[in-house]
Amino acid sequence: MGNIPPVGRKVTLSDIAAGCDVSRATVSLVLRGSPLVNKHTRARVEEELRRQGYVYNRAAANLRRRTSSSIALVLNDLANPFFAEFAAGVDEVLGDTGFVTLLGSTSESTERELAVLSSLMEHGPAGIILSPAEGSDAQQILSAVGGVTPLLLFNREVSGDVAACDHWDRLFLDNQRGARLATEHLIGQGHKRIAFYGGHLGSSSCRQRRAGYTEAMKAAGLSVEPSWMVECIPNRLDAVAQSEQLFQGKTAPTAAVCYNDAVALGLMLGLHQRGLQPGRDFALTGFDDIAEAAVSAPPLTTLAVTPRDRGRQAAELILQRVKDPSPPPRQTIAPVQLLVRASSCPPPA
Amino acid sequence: MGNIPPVGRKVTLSDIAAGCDVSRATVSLVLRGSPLVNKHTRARVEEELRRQGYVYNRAAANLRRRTSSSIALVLNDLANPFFAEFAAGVDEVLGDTGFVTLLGSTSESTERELAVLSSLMEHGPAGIILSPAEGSDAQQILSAVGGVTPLLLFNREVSGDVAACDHWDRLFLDNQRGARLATEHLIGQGHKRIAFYGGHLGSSSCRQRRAGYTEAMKAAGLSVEPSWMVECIPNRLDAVAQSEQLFQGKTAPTAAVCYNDAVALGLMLGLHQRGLQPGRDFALTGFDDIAEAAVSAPPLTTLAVTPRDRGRQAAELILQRVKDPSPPPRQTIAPVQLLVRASSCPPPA
DNA sequence: CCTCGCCTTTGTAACGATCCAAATGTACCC
DNA sequence: GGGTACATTTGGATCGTTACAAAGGCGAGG
Repeated sequence: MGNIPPVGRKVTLSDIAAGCDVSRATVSLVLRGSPLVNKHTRARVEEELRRQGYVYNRAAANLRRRTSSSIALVLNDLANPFFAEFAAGVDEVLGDTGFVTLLGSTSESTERELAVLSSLMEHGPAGIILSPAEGSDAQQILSAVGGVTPLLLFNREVSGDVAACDHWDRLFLDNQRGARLATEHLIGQGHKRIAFYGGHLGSSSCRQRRAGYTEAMKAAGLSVEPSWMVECIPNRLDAVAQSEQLFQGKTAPTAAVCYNDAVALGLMLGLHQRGLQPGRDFALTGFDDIAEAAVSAPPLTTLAVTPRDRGRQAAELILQRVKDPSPPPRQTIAPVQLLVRASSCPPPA
Repeated sequence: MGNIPPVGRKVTLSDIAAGCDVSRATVSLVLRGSPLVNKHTRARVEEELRRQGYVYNRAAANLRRRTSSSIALVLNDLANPFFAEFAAGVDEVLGDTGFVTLLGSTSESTERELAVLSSLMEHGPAGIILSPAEGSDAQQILSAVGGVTPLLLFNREVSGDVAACDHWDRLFLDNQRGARLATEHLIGQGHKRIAFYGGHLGSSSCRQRRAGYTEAMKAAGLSVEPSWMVECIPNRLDAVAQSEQLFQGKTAPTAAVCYNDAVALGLMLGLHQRGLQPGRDFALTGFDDIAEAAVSAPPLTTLAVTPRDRGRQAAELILQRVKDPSPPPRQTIAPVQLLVRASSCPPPA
């Protein structure tokens, strides 16, 4: 059973063909499990494949067949647990389908996004899943990816000409409904002065969540003070820093719907610094249900978005589109679920 | 300026050549910025490239040149923020170098790891960065990746025949020193009965951290009760569940060095349930410095491992190896830094 | 006018797989 | 024995790019 040592040059189809005295075409048929080849021949070829340690060259096959076996996954912030979970979900499904994931991380820079997209395009992905950086422009993205490769927009809308990108599929969270549910829940707890805290107006998800909040407030006949709408960078640090602003107006809020969990956890710290105990003196809700939300003090009422499931869904959507590009583009809104925990207490008496 | 509409078929070198009446070879030279081509010709070709919206086909080029422009990144748990940060660091460097990241996530399953590795190998990566699943076998991994492609082992050792894989590069955290530092710090605070809590003996990082702990205890002449060495799945949930075990022995510990931050945060909850307040009645330390560690209640003393820097470093190491495979394999031990916070209080008086 | 060198350009054969039409058996029936 | 059907195998062209050797044009120098 002389094993061929793993030396420099790679083993190709021709080596196998030569090794067991058949044509390259036959070996190729064996590789693809064609029923055409004789049982006995197949066995001989398979033995030779093992013996020489053959590795299929998918790039060569893709070139010849004009196919692709990769999907590009471009994320604005891979380090964010939400997107990490999302990526894990995407990769899970793609892996099972024989596709490989081409990863690209843009660190929220539109410039880098374009660079990453063009670089990935050169590898000819069958499709692209893109969670755009803040401020991404539809026209520019289109010119980077070309009109041919299917693209699924995740999580955020892009700015600019709608016509430029109206053939892209979309997968968004139900931001508006989520924020409305959170707001309604706080109203149900008896709050009347409710703020919307954090996030960037530059991002579509923030605008949508604000819209849900406004909708609920309006429906309940509650008014909103300007000082209750505070923007901040959606991370814990800036959320602490900006929390003062909530209390600058004439009347202080008794509760806040926060842009996301990170912001909510930051606000908790800010409240502590003011001598307020979140979940007793002040109610708040988050968005995302990150791992930490369940175990913070107090545990955070928030909206579960199940990013891993979203990743799986995104992969399935793009695969469908790759399989059949003809149906009209589809926009999918994924539901979110309100998880009530101790942070959303009733107002102090 | 008639723009060619973005129709089905992809634009190739030949289309450009035909479009401006030069040979394919010339276009190829232009693409690669060769100084051979005449300035005037170059301009004409470049104009045509733009006009037709040409996209370089790197797969075809790689096939011809027998090169590769991708690096495989295979992680045992992408959803873990530690690895997500790591991946972001890897991708950052690779992106800057013109390489593309092929992602593979194994969900801590050795079976899936082998499947993912073989699938990625078919795309002919120039190198592989592997953070193995628990229980991975060197021999099996070797047979999946072949002896040719450079591999960098990250974070964990693999079991089995050392000779099988002694030509792999390695990048590990200084687990032993980290745990020793944490233990010494607790000893310095006055603790004598210190436990080592959590982790799986199946993983080499856990064994190394235990070794550091044991080393420090021995050096200080402190003895260790068997009931102070508790295993658990390294997540918050199981850490809560197993925390009872710490107090089953004759003498209860007053402090614990935890396998990692997740475990430490779980133990905090377990302590609360026993009526003990962590950071006052019981001291503990973590490992990793996840975002949450700085803001837990109390803030967690832990070891910073800067996963993003590790990712960058891993990318650089594998790129070096790809560039020149000849130097002998190298093992790199990345330093960790003790961050003292409120959780590591002195023992109660 | 021929030769030489220089600057550009180009035809052709690869890279490793697949497709396709055509060629080889070989079994069976009339 | 010839013809037909069926099962199996195969050469050669091809995917989009690059390497290489060789060719073309052109000015200078002898």
